[in-house]
Amino acid sequence: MTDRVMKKHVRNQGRLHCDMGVSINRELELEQPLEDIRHELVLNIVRTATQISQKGALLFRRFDLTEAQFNVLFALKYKTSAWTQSDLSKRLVVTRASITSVLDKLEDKGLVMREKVPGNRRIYHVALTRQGKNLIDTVEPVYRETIHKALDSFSDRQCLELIHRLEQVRARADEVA
Amino acid sequence: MTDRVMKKHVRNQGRLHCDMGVSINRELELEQPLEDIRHELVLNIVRTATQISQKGALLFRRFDLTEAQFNVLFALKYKTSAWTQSDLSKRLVVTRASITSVLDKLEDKGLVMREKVPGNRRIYHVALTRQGKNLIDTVEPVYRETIHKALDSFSDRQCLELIHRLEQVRARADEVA
DNA sequence: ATCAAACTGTTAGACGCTTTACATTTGCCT
DNA sequence: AGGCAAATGTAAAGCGTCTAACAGTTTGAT
Repeated sequence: MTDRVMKKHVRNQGRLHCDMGVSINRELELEQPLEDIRHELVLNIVRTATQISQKGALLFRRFDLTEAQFNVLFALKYKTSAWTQSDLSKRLVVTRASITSVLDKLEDKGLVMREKVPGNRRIYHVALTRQGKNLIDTVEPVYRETIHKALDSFSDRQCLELIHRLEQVRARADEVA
Repeated sequence: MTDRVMKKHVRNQGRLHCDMGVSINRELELEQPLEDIRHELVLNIVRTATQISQKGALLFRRFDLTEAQFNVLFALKYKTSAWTQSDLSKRLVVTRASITSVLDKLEDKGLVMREKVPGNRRIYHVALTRQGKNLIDTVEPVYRETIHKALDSFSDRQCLELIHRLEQVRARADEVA
């Protein structure tokens, strides 16, 4: 740690001015090193996903949910068979440990339940509670409507093409490993 | 907290078996609620970005870097003017608080330095150290080569089209707010 | 010249994610 | 039947991100 960090703020408890957080006030030169269009594509994909996630987070917060919590509720709503935590982790492409922590929070809120499974003492079946079902039924239409508004300039065909391209990207990226 | 959580593991210190982490052993039904192609597109974008990030993290870890740390070094390498932490936060589209924590770690590793600015006691100019410059110069070619290998089935024109589409998505998503 | 608003960087707390390591349970294979 | 590997869920530590709140500095309007 440098001494810079040691500087402490102890006075000025009153807060009379406004802190608007990050804002754009000055243009940065977005100079590119060389015309590396593939690097640019990668940046664009990540940037778009980030923006989508942040917009989603704002929406979900209106219902006191995080994005991860919404994803779990949404997945549970449309499952047709009994799912374990491990199943959930594969479906959402996160580790089992992540599922444990998200489920802990959802269980505390009374939105999901872990049910012991008679034949197997290792696993739990995860399911929505009545309250969880009600909540996701409330959030889902808002979520879908927002997505449609955001993407209404895209035709179904354009969406499909874009999806196809992204699948190609994933497939190739997988091979490189 | 439920009693489930209270269960403690205290014995069996020996670890003779292998824990390979999450693996795919059983197919999950990926049933979709209705044919919501736009929702599918959103999932695809986020999923692709996640995969890219995880692949990148693997690569960067070979150089003892996280993705966020790489992003900072990479941005600093190609800046043409002096950048403050705030500039960096805008460039990387994260909050100033995030930049503070990443820079703390990079500074501890001796890869970047914060320089006081004579005319303005509020800001620091952030720059690569000699060591930081050397490191990013080592990592960058590997990074670029990986991206090119992963995307070599895309023509420049296809990349451009895809970028354009993604920019459209971001623009529209911004409007919805 | 003053003063309020804006800007910059930091801190604290929360969250999600990962990795690593573990206890327990199950299942397969000889 | 026994034993070893795999599978499941949990815990802890580390990282990056966010929001909120703050101290200090600068700026701009009056």
